[in-house]
Amino acid sequence: MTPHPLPANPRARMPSAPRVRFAPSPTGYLHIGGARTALMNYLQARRYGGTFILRMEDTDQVRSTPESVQAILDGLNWLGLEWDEGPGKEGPHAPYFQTQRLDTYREHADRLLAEGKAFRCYCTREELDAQRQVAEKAGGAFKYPGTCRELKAPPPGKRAEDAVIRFKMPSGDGSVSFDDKALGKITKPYSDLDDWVMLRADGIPLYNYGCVIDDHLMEITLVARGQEHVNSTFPQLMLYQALGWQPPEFAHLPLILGPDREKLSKRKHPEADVMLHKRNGIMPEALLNFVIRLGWSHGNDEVISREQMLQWFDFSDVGTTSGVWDPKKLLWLNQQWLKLLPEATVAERLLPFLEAKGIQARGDARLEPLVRALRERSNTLEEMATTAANVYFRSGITLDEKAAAKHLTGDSLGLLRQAREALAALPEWKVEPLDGVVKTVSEAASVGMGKVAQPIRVAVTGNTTSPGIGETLLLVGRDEALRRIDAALARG
RNA sequence: GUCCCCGUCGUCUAGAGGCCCAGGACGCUGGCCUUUCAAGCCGGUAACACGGGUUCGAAUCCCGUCGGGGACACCA
Repeated sequence: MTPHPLPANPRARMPSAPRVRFAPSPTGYLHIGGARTALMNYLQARRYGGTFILRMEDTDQVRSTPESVQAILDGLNWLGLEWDEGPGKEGPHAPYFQTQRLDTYREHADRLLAEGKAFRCYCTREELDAQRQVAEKAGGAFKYPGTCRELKAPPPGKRAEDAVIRFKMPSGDGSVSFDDKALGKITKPYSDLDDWVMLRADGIPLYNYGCVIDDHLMEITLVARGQEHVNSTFPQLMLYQALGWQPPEFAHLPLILGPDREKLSKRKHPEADVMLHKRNGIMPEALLNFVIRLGWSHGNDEVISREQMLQWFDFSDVGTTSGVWDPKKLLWLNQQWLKLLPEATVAERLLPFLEAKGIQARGDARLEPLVRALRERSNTLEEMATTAANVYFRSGITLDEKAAAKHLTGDSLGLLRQAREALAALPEWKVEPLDGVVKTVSEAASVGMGKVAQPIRVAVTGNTTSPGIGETLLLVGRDEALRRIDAALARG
């Protein structure tokens, strides 16, 4: 492991190239809030020619799993948030898994111990829990009482190897403060802080400790994370001070709230799962666009591409108020992107959704025209695939009974029969002549075009909504369309 | 309970003392277009939490109240 460098100021060394990181704990899927944090860090790095580091904070022995590591990697990859250093991209500060950096943590803890800036604590969890309960019952928050603070040697019956290492908070009246890029200046008096645990007896670091050691060693210049971490910034700052290190800058991002106005959590909010949206047919462009507008804006711009984000994003424009997840707006944005992206791209992305419905459409000439017709009336790829499969790719259709009752009875059937004959007689199965049939038949019968178009539509698609008749018939194909009309006719 | 942060339409937001009797977007809604549904276009609905200051003038600054959220672990 690298020996710790002397007190250094990373920013002094690389003033213009930011080094930022996303440091998730692999205890589940990629969280939507994490995705936004990752995005903003990514943008910052890319915009200013910096480096985006991915670090796995896998020190939660019970909840961290390799599957979660993979899930997070998959999520970031799907979103296209490429990291420069991290798992799979070993850089100068490897390894990027905290559980592989234990020697480093021990080393710095020993130094702090030797300098009297940390101490071994022999209190058992049971003792601490009991004290905590007493404190809570009294209506206050628990603060470590300093039991082992001045101990020079292990108490009788205890061993140094079994002790945790606590940070020794300076006593006295001071206070810590920092200038948050998003929130402004925040201050906390020493008296609100206590002697927190840095290292467990088994050498696994706790968040506040591992985070500081790694951020410094990895030469992070700006830490951007969720607002739930503002309070942990204070003990971290104390550590920087004790180690004689220059702290990075901080930016605390507003929280993303669920419909119930509470922080989006994996437990209570299914929409917190990035990949759920993928499965639902939301595209990365839309999800990223949606998520960055929560807590950040650029004038009145709503539909924002990655290139524009890259041009516009800055942490100093990040807001301060938490935002509520709005599924309707996500859907709207997704449709915007469905319409903006090249047809070929959307078609390609539609394939797996069709496949899930048992349809192999790769190479099908109708795919792109279908996308062109359907993206005007679909919010998601899933929705588009459902319509495509049910109406255009499968043979036969399911007639909606209500629609049939309204448009496939009495006079309508006569009109449909006339239309069928005109259609069958057409020399060319193309949009204009196809639409022309609706016109000629309706004129001949002196009825509105709807009287002719709707029966055809219901007969051919099974329900009352679809793209224009000509387009629909073209997409369904001559033989299949005539078959469906015949089936409808036979039914009446 | 303590500490921290926050408080503009239902939601996301613009607004950095006069340009604001507050603008955009989603949603909802009326209309146009129209062979249906969409899309598109035009219009409507709806907000500066409250109370004190400061100022010629406050959504914008200060204080208080209330409200919301977050953090208070040998989780991160």
